[in-house]
Amino acid sequence: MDPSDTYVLERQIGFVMRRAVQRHIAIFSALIPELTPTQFAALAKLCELGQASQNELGRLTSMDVATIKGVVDRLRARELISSAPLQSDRRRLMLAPTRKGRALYRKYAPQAAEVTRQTLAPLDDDEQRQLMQLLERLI
Amino acid sequence: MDPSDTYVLERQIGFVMRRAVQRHIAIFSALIPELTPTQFAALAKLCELGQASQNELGRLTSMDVATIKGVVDRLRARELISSAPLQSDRRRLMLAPTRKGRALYRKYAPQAAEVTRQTLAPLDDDEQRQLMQLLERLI
DNA sequence: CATATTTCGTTTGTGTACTAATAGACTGTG
DNA sequence: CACAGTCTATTAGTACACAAACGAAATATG
Repeated sequence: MDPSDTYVLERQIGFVMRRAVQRHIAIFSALIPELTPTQFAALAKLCELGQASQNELGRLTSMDVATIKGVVDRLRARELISSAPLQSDRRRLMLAPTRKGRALYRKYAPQAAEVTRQTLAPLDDDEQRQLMQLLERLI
Repeated sequence: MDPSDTYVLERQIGFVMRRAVQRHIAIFSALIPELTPTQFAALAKLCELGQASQNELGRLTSMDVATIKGVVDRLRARELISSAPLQSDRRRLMLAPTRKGRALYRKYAPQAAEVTRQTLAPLDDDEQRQLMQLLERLI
């Protein structure tokens, strides 16, 4: 049997999601050129929490330990977050946003919401809600 | 105003899609450990076409020129595809699947369709169609 | 108390993914 | 024909993303 009877690339959920993510990232970097989506996610979550350990921040933003380390390194290099080992548990690296980091978060939070609006713009309100709910059930 | 009134990470389409893609990739690599989703997409499209230039293959699989080069290099290193400059247009690098590449495609095409099924398993048939159609309209 | 297990962070290696710059080859128009 | 613009592929650089393995520190259990 011809394999393309069972498999058509364009009909695979992975392919469609990859393309949708590509478009989303393009919109994001047009509206928020200073940060990547991942960096913004980490900064935003840290601002929301006030402080967190690196591991904790990784879990809450769905980033691998190796990934969150790289993201944290880059945010720290730009002085958007600070880090210090915790006295009560010397394994943990406690992170907190700097004044500069909080300012950047406040500056871009509305833009980040706008990224979602523009990404979902081809859909009406009902369809947007449907899409979000269906995607959440995939996780 | 508190930025978290306008922005909640978990409600952003980018965050939700990133997590859905993570789950999808986990399912893919469990069912098809020999190839990445990107590599399989390139190999599948090339098998479907019979042959194509590197650029063409990149466009049809939605991969950047730099990305498709890396993917092609790795597939060629494993002798799943072959490449040769085209006489009639020496800029172009014509690609074709090898016998080994076609065999691997035939072997995994049903598995690749199964990846989509498992990824979409939390949804019923109607919801699966809805999700695919909504995502396609985002592109 | 001692040791087995778990947790946290780091490092290494591989694989997307994009930008920007470059060089070579082709094409269209003056 | 000349040459400006376009197309193709490559390279270098940055940034996720995950697996695997490691050491140090904390915790649990006997």
